[in-house]
Amino acid sequence: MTDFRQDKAIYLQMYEGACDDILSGRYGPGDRIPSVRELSERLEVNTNTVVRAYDQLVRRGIVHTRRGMGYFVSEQARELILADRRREFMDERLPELFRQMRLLGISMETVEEQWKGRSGK
Amino acid sequence: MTDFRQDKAIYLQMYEGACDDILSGRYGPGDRIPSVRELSERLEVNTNTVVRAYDQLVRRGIVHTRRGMGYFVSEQARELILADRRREFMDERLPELFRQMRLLGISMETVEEQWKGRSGK
Amino acid sequence: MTDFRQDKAIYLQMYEGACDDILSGRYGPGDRIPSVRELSERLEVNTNTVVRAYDQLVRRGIVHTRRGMGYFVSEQARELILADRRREFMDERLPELFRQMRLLGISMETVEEQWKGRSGK
Amino acid sequence: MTDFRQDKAIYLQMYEGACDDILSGRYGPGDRIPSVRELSERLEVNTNTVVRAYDQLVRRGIVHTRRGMGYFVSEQARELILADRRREFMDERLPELFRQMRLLGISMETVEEQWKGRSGK
DNA sequence: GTGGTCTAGACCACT
DNA sequence: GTGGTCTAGACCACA
Repeated sequence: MTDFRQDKAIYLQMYEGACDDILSGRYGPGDRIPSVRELSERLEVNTNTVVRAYDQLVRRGIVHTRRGMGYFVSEQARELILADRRREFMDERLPELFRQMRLLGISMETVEEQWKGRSGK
Repeated sequence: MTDFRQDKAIYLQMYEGACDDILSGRYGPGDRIPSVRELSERLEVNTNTVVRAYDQLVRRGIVHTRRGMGYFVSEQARELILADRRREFMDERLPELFRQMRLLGISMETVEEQWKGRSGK
Repeated sequence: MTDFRQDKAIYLQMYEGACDDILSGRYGPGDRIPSVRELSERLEVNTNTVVRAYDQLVRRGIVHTRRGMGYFVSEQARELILADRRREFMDERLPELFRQMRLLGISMETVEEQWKGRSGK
Repeated sequence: MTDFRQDKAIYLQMYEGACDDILSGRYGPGDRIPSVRELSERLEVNTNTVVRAYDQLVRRGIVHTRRGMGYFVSEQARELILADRRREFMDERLPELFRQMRLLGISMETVEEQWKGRSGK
């Protein structure tokens, strides 16, 4: 097992990791992503777990499978992921963030400072 | 059950709700919080679930129990909760937020706009 | 409440405390021990708890009650307590102590050092 | 149920039993300890009781869980247990022992005799 | 198979 | 009344 948080299902973390890789450009449209067996060995997780993660990608149209050849990134992958994440970010992440900021008395200035401080990273 | 999300354990939601109540001042140091049975009836959850939620509070020193009398808010309750949440916010929430912003191409300005838009609420 | 451990019933701790006081000579045969009400106020515990503690003393013959006058230490109090404690010490405390010493790799010499170190206290 | 004392919660006795097993080397770092269901059947206690005992181990970092795979002994398990027990022994057990010895008029020599008498066992 | 959570209901000791 | 513990049995997600 390779650095998975325990508060979330591994297959979901793998699903999100794959999306991250696509957004970051590591995998482009048409690229083949690692086989189930390869990934399962590299990350030391059960093959069923990888299958389940890939299933999430397939059912959302982010990747598609070609029998006997593997899994390939779809043309619309980026758009699909971005649309989903943007909606989640604006509708769920931000409101929750603001709620926490108010409860904890953390100002927008503090957040901006952190942002600038980290941007150089 | 009374308005619990289903993506997170009830007892954890109750734990966080209790912390919110302490932060908001609804319960101050030395105050008695509702008995297990009372809360269990009010929220329509099993008593064991309440016990589990309260156990989280006890284990963190946020409340303590007096045999046969109930659960009472500790003196350092606010500090303990705030320290824990602030640490979590700065070390986990913010970095994750920034990571998402970069991946999604969302600027700090967009976040600020949302913040101002909501601040009047 | 005044410094009671939470892993043991208060009335039992009070019972043992009273025995300690008798062994140490604070209360001698025929002495009157504090009234239920007085002790309950001083230690900030429920009167029922004091009653229960005193009941333990009475049923073992360590104290006896004179109606309307209070609780008084029996003549054989010391002997009763000593016999009980000695048996407990030799049959239960020591074997358990030795078991822990073996498990933790603590030598008799270490114990003796502590004993000498503390004896001056 | 299999030989549990009744003056202490079963789950606590199981917790301490597990620690004993680790100290004695029966379970080493990385080893998988019995599954909840297995232990529950073997000891004839409810699964929830086992869960509770194991939760004590987890909360102290003595074991950790892998989703769907079981509970595994941590690398630092021995150190954690030893540190905890040694602290408890020196700070709580010994002082209490000495206090009893003084109250009961039991000398260090008597304790040593018992120790030697038992050492041959 | 595994752990994680929840319910229903019970009994006990303590206040 | 209160908290603490235990049982029996269930359902779920994960591997």
